[in-house]
Amino acid sequence: MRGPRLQDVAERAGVSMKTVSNVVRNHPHVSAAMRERVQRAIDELGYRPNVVARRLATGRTGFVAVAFADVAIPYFAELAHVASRRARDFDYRVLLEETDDTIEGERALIASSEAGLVDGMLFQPSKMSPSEIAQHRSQIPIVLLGEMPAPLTMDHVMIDNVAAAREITTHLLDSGRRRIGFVGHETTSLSETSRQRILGYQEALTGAGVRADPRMLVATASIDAADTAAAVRQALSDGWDVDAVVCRDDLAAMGTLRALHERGIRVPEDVAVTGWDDTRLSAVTFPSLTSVSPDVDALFTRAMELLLERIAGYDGAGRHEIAPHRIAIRESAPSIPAP
Amino acid sequence: MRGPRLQDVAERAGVSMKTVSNVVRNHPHVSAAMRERVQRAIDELGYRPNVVARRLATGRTGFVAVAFADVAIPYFAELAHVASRRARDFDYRVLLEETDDTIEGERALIASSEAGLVDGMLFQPSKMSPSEIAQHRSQIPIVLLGEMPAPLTMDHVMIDNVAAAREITTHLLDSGRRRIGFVGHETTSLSETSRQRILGYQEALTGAGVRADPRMLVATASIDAADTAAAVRQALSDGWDVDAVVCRDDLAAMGTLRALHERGIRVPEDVAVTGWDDTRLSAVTFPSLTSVSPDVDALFTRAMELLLERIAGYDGAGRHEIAPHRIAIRESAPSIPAP
DNA sequence: ATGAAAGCGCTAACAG
DNA sequence: CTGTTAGCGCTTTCAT
Repeated sequence: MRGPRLQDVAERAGVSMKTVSNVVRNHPHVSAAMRERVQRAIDELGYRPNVVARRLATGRTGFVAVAFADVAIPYFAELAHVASRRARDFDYRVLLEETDDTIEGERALIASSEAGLVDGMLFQPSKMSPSEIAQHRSQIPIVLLGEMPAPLTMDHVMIDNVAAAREITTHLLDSGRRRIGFVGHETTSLSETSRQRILGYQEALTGAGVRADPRMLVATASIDAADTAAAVRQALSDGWDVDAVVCRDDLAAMGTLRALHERGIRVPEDVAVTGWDDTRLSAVTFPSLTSVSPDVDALFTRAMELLLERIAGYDGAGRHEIAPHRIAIRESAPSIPAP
Repeated sequence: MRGPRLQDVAERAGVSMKTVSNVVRNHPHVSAAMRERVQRAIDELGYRPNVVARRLATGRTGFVAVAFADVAIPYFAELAHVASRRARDFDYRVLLEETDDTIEGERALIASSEAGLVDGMLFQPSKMSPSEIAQHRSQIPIVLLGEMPAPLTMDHVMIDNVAAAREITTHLLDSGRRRIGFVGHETTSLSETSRQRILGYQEALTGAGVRADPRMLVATASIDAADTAAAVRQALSDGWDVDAVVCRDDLAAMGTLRALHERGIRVPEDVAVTGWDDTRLSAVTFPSLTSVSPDVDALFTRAMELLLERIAGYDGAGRHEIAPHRIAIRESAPSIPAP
């Protein structure tokens, strides 16, 4: 059952293990003849290098963990997809970790009782406080992703949420909307993500001379389209009167679209709606969603670069970087002024 | 930088490595006093067992690969989520692998030049033929998932697609629909998945005395809601006249909903629509989607059981098993007869 | 350019 | 119940 080992190949080719090892790893200083001879032995035996043994010998795992709440949330699924693909460019592979969006899950992740599984970790926390994260001095380097405030000591990559919220709200203002609502933040204990987005939303309104009214905000019981639909439904019954809605994320936008459809409110004619994350979904809703589009590729790539520097030994202060974003304009909030 | 080793703990506690190892792995035959003493040394040193070394020594990786086309496809994202969670019950962890839905990707996966990374693999192919899969006698046990015909020599778990398609089509017939279309299969080279679903669809129609008309089928350029919307739009322009549509998957259903909405065709009043996979999406579209709901949990669990038997040495013929499914009834195709 | 031997950190016989 | 020792398969000085 067990496959051939380096030793077996060496014997067959009549050389030492070292030479075979050199061939396997494409070491430059091997004569063509030797390489040819060894390669034949490898092929004949169907030899596969044992990664685990290699890891133990080198101390390098070739894996990075990418950790977040739940891969079934569209944004994270897309992040996971990008990460798996792009990591190859760095000669790394990705090990996905889910925290189930609980503080216990996040703590277990950070405290992980196993060593040597990954060389480093990209972690998007949603529950742990920055100070708690900073205290847990983990065995491996970590780069933080997302909107949670990050400890100064750690690297962190995110998009500028306040600016993005300002831009997408301004986009609505530019198209003539004035009664602009915000939907999708938490009913209890506002998340940092929601806080930043509401902040940018408010800045845009104020900047345009529109009064930001707390009654324009609709919180939801959970980050879930169904709950959002219920909350919006209720708000409409309560006389919530808007001509545009900035949603915290694409899922909230889907829920909002749903509630508006049910009432026969037309999007975008009566109410414009915007999403956030520009997930694949946003192109296929009816109408398709104007959405904040983070450059996930750039975000991941930069985070990976920072992580590799840490892995290589960099030990300076935390770098806090901003990844680019744009506003993807679609039907739910077009650029043309409202009729 | 390197953490403490088993040896370090042993010295500190004044015992042998073996004893420490026993404590770490909760070996039953250790006296409470000894355990206590060793545990203190572990805590003081902050010792973490090195998984890689353990793997090399035991030959067991504790990982299974779960491989499919693309984790950003909702069904696969949900499968990945279930797999990550449930694998823990088997003391296993999951390594996700994407094939990018290409035959090259699938071949690279099967031929993987590395050994020792995982103990086995759950693989949902979409391109490789069963005979090619069967020939590639991989180093590790593989259990196949999904609708592709599986080689007799290999284990395979799927839901009964023909039966499910029959049931959901019958559901439409029962609610009084007669002009039932099918949307979402490939324009060129029909996939096995589509083939089975169309087969069940046809069986149900024929069984109800309704003639299955090839013109009722609308193929799409790719498994993508936008392409589906375009195809349905075109079909409607060409006079496609239906009162219900069975879609190949939830994404196709979303695209179909979109095209129908654009035409002002009401769902379900004018046309009922069904999806497939019962992804989280199906609850949040407008209207929400009646959809074939595979029991992903049971599917994964059974596949995992079969895989573990193979890993443990079982070497018999392929087991071909069926996982349960049900029809999740929602607004897009309710049970009440059409008005 | 190639060979010999000493680890990498842990487990598993086998003793005691 | 605990200690000793020989691997697991590969990399890596250090010679040659």
